[in-house]
Amino acid sequence: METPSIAASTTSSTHHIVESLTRAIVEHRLHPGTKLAEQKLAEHFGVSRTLVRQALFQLSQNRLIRLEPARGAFVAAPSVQEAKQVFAVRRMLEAEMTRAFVQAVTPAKIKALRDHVALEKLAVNNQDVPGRTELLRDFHVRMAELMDNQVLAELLRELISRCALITLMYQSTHAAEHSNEEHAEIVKALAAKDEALAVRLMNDHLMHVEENLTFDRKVPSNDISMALS
Amino acid sequence: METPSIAASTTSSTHHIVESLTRAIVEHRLHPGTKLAEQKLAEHFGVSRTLVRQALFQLSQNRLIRLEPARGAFVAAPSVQEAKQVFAVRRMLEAEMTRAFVQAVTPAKIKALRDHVALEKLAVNNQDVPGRTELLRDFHVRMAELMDNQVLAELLRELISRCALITLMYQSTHAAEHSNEEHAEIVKALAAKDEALAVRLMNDHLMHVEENLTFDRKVPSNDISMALS
DNA sequence: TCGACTGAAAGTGTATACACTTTTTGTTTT
DNA sequence: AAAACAAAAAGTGTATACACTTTCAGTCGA
Repeated sequence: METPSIAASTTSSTHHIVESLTRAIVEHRLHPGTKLAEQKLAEHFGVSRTLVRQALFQLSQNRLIRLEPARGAFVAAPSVQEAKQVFAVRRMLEAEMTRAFVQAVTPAKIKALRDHVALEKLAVNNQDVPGRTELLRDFHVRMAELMDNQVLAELLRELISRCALITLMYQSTHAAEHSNEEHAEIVKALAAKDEALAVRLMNDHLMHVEENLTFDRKVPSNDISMALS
Repeated sequence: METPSIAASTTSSTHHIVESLTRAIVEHRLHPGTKLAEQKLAEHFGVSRTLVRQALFQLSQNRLIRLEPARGAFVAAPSVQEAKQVFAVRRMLEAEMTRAFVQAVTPAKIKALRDHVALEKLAVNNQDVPGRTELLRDFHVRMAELMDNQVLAELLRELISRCALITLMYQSTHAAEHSNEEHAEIVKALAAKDEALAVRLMNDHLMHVEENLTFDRKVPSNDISMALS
């Protein structure tokens, strides 16, 4: 859930606001379209509008909110089209990433992935919804990190978060189990250095996740304080 | 040179500052490491520090500057390692993009690319350095746009700008000509629907651009007003 | 002479003030 | 009763004020 480690230096107050709002949005305590008034947020967090504005601007860069000139900030509602585009990009990126991974595979890397998949399984079995969401995402980020490409890792994290709003959090327990199993199979193919298979599995996996998209729109609640608890 | 059209809503004053600083940085009128003091910038642009701070934050998200807590903003000096990672990502992304392009190629798309390459050639021949830089970058962005994937287009634009600092602007006339020729060859392969060739050419092209990186560090000038003219 | 201190200057971080825009509400008019 | 208008309330956009941190120059002491 946290912002990328390389995030531009922001004071910790601002960072806290960003985190808090991010969680609330991704966990659907704040619904798409909800207005985020600066003064109300400022009072809730006990800071001035200045810091709230910084946080809102940052969130708008992450596409979690929309900023409309002179009208304010609203929780974003990514379009179906955008989500499909994001998945198209992910398939491109991760297919090649998988190829490159096979080329440079080592036992240590495989172990790292296996360990990660085991953690996923634990979270899935325990019905730990936020935990599994994060872990399922991080499988992909982890692969990038293992290839020593921080830029790629960050990019993936950004892309995945970008449609978290309409994908991961709506994910059913069944779908989560399925993802976990597919991750395990991908690791198996990587370990076997079977490039073609690994790429195909990764591609299928992303297709499955995309198919599971649910494009429901819930009725917005506009009690910010309640949502932020 | 302009920021992505989908950029989060920012007032036009802020936008102007971002543009102006971006140009100055990418065109090397402001060198890596140069301090960007808020008050000085505010006076230069005739606005308050508030707007300057917004602009600086935005530039930091674009990786054109570094924000150090309580110390201020400095023109970024991307590391060689980072540049290499960016190129690795571009190769992944653009290899797959090229494949997908061949799958969905149409005469209209080919014509659009051909026209673009012709514009490039014109700019290169005319020694129009800023123009050719922009056009050479936009060839890649254009391909993404032609596939109706705005997310991909934006991402590419971001990636390319991200290392513009150490690549395109240092590009020699010779290198620019070379890039232009390679673009033309890629289009030829796309038109012939020769997937393997197109992908190979795109890959080689990106390798060549990367090889041309010059990692010089110039001595910083810290006269901001002069640099912004 | 060089290093450690000290105070001033410059600079960043946050809060607040105020102008201008949008939204809401209440009233008037048809 | 519904539409149109007007004034007030709420909200955003920008400037300014002030506290705190960093930087730098100058001084003192070894």
